[in-house]
Amino acid sequence: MYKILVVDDEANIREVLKEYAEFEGHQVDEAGDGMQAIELAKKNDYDVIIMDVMMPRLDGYSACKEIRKFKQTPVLMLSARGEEYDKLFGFELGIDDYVVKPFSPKEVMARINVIVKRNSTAQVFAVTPEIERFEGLEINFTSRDVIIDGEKATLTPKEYDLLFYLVHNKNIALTRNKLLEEVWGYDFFGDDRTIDTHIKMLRNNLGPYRKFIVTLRGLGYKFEA
Amino acid sequence: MYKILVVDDEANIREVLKEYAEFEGHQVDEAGDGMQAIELAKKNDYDVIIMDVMMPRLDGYSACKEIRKFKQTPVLMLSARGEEYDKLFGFELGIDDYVVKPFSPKEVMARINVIVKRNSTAQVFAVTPEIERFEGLEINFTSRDVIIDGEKATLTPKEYDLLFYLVHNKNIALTRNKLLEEVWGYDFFGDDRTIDTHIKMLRNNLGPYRKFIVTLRGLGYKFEA
DNA sequence: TTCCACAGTGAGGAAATGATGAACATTGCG
DNA sequence: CGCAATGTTCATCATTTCCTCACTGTGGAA
Repeated sequence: MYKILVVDDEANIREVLKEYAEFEGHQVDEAGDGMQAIELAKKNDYDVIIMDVMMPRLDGYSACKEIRKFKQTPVLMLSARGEEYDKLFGFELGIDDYVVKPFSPKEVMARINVIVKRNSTAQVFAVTPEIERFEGLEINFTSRDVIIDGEKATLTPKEYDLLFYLVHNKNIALTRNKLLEEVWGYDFFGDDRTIDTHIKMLRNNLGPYRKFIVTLRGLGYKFEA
Repeated sequence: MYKILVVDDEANIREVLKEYAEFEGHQVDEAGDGMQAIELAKKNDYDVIIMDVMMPRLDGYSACKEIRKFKQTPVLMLSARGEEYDKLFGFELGIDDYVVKPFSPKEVMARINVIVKRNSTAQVFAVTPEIERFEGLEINFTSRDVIIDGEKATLTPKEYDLLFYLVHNKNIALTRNKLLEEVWGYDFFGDDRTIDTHIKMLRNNLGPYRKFIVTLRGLGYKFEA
């Protein structure tokens, strides 16, 4: 039996997870936002915290960071696909795993078992490279900065997400569908052309390094370095 | 291509889903109630089952439970709004996701993709590029590059597709019909000569390695290495 | 050698595709 | 509420790519 803290602003989701967890014999507390989560994490010792990224008052990342200041409770993040893609790799926050919505509670429970077991023994994390450089183009996944010839570029969130996804998959041909699914999310039912527009803006913002973004006619795009 | 079982007592709904799924290249079986669904699920291996909750003879929940006794096929539930809301969360039944009526087929398909992928393989992070080499001809299926004696070749989409298909089936005799069907698509009703033209252009682009594309008189072509 | 069915080739018009700018919608914030 | 920033859709345009077709080349059977 684990003691679990479920943090999400949607009562539905909390409810689903709670039911399933209790069905498996665990004990569950709930919190509706990051602040409450911190309160509870301070008072009680949980075996694991399941936390949504998007929440009012205080988001999941910040809450996680805060909690880490006083406890090492393992955290499983829930996130919508395409949601600040890069931060999901922010293991420096101490996130132990994450699940992309829509998830099956079954999957969440399976992962929790892995996390808790792992936590009781030694922690081994796979290190993801935090900075990538291509000539005068520097991309910092951790700080979410893009630096062009020494100058920090200002990209919109979608532009960041798109660029980060392209770079994470550099030298891989990516179809429009793949991009939509991974960057926009499985639940985006919009126009293909949206990608083109964002590619356009991204290219404009990359100045001389627009050359890295290659159009694959009849297919999609590729970051070629 | 997925093998899908659609279970609903309304023929309309089955039809809509079937059409859409087949349009996307999947193969669909139908069942009108829970009993039939169990029969079919026993006989065949589906990648996913789409099942309505409310059905005569045997409802969706019960059918799902029954199927789970012998197979782990992922299940997507369809339910009317407000229909035994709580039971939808009976994930102990092994329901992987659900969609509330009225739904868009597009959405259902999107979710199916998520479910099947989630269920099949664990996520791969580092992709090892898939490369084939024949003397000075290098074909990278991942980056979609063709390199001839160290120089990158520029092929049109159809040329890539054709080459990739030939190489994937190297040393296999391919009839014109087979090529049309696989590279152009089953719904292409054009001239045979079209292939010849593309083979011609492909050969021109392959320089010295045009020799790998062998004409089989009276039959078709072959990539011989 | 002749024949002819089948393959190779070049060119022009049709169709598909991506880039782009602007309109429109949505979101977040003071 | 209204504004500014961001994201999405849409129409247009230039370009690439595709397909058809008429013609030429060719291998092998009789």
